[in-house]
Amino acid sequence: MSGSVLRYALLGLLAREELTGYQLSRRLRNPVGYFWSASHSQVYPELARLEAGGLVAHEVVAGPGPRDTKRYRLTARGRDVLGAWVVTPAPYDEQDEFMLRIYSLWTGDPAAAVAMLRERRQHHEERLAEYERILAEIGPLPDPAVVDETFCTVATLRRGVSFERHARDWCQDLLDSLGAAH
Amino acid sequence: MSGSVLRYALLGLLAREELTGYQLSRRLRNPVGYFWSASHSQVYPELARLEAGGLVAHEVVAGPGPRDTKRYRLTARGRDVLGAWVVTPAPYDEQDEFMLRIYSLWTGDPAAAVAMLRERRQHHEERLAEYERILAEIGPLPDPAVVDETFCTVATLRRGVSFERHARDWCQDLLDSLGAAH
DNA sequence: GGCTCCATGTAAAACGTTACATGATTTC
DNA sequence: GAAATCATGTAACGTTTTACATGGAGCC
Repeated sequence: MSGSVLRYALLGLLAREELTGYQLSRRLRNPVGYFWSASHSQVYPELARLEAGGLVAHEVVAGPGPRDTKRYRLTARGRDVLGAWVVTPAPYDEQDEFMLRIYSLWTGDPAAAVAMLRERRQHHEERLAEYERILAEIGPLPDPAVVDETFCTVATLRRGVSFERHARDWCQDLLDSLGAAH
Repeated sequence: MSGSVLRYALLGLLAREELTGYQLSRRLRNPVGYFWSASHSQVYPELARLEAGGLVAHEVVAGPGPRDTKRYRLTARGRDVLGAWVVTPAPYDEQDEFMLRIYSLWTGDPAAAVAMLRERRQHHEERLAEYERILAEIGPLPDPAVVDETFCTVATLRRGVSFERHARDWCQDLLDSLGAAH
C-alpha cells in the first residue's frame, strides 16, 4: 500500500463511474488532468496495487476495441479510503516553474520576455474560456446545494475560472509595466 | 548536463548573490521556497554537476561555522544559460493536490470537509499577510521601471498576493454554499 | 499506406524524499 | 545539558517520465 497521490486520483475517478485503465489514463489528461496528470505506464501498475489492497476490483469485458478490457470499479473499502483522504489537509506549497522564471526574468532578453509573457497571457485566456464553456454546459446548480459529483466538478471549475482570470490580469499588468505597447 | 528545474533555481539564486550550498538549501524554503523547494541532499549533487558543466564555480572560505565552506558564484556561461531559460515558455499544467481533494469532496464527511476548508482559508489568509508585509518592506518601485532583481521579486510577490486573495475568497464562497455558519 | 484511437503492459532512466553520517558553535 | 543552527555529503527508497513492445479497427 503505497502513499502516492495518484491512487486518490484513480479512486476519485472510479467513485464517479466504472472505467478501464485506458480510460483512466485519458481522464488524467482531461478533465482531471487540469489539476492532476499521469501517464498510462503509471496507471496500470497502480491499479494492480489498488486491487491487491482491495480498494478496487475489475471484471473482464469485451470492449469496443479488439481486445478484452478490464473494467474497474471502486469497492466499499476504496470508497472509505477516498472519503477519509479528501478531508485531510493538502500540502500547501506547490512548485511553480513559471514563477521561477519570473524570479530571474531580469537576466533574460527584454523583448523575448515580453513575447513569453504574451504567450502566457493568451494561454490563460484560452483556458478561462474553456472553463466557462464547460460551466455553461453544466448549467445552474440546485439552490439548496446538494454536495454531489456535479457540485464538486463545478467547485473545481469555479476555482479554475478565478485562477485564470487573476493570472491573465497579472500578466497584463506586468506587460504594462514593462512598457510593452498593446 | 541534466535538464532538471532545480538547476535554474540554483542559478537564479546565485545570479543575485554568492552563496554556499547550505544557504542555497535554506533559500529553497524561503523566499524562493514559496514557488520552488528542494532539500539539501538534492542541492549538493546538483551544484557539483553545475560546476562540472562550467555554470558555477566555488572558492573555499572560512565561514562563520566551524568548517570551511564552499562559496559558489555564477559564471558568465551560467548567466547565459539562465537568461536563455527564463524567456522559455513554462509547462502549463501544474499538479494541485488540493483540487484533487475538492474533486472528490462529496465522498467525505461534510463536517470534516468544512473544517478542512476553514483551515485552508486560514492558511491563505496568513500567506497573504506575509506577502503584503514583505512588499511593504520593499517599498515602492521607481516609476520608469528598472527590470532588476527587486522588480522581479516584487512581480512574484504581487502574483502571490493576487493568488492568495482569490484562493481565500474561493474557500469562503465554497464554505458559504456548504451552509457553514461563519 | 500512414495516422490515430483503442488497449495493455514492462523496463530503464531521471528525479525527489527520507534517512544515515558527522561534528563544532551558539542559544536557552 | 539539550536543542537549534551551521555545514557537507552519501545511500536507500519511492515516484515520474520516456522508451520499448504489441496489435486490431477505422479514417484520410
